[in-house]
Amino acid sequence: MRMNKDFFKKDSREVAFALLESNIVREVGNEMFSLEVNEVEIYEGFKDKASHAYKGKRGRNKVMFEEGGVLYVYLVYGIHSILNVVTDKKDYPAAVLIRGAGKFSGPGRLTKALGISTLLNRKEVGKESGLWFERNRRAGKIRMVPRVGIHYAEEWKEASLRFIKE
DNA sequence: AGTAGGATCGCG
DNA sequence: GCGATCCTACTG
Repeated sequence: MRMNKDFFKKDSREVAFALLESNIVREVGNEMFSLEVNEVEIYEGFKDKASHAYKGKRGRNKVMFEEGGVLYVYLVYGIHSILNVVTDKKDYPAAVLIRGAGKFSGPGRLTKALGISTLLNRKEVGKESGLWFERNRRAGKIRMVPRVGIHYAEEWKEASLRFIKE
């Protein structure tokens, strides 16, 4: 079943697990993709040095402070669009990064395959944006390991906030 | 206006 | 393990 915007107004861990029990569905033009989400990462709160929100609300990270259920899509390395779903309540910065789905591994390759760009930034999950999630199975076993590409994050490098479906 | 650095990728 | 790559956000 499709998860509506309200579903995401809760703790990011809960959302992360739910996403691993879901398909990401992308509808663009007359094309439709539905892929099993198999890898996510959490960026949450004011203390997480890996999070864009660590230094406070500004610039691109504004979206992370919105109420759960909107998309946070930004560009890294000038090339790759990275897809996150904002979670939790208003004014509390939190998001789940979608790293892999179906056969696509790596957040940049996934967004490329699904035609996801920064145009989707701040849009709500749902039919209208052409991007939503459908919970359709039990997650099974999940491995929790440190996140990727955050060498600058000091002690937060070690936090097991990357969830991989086995 | 200039610049440093990056929630990656792909090749070794 | 490391270099390419180029946009963005921050600085001055």
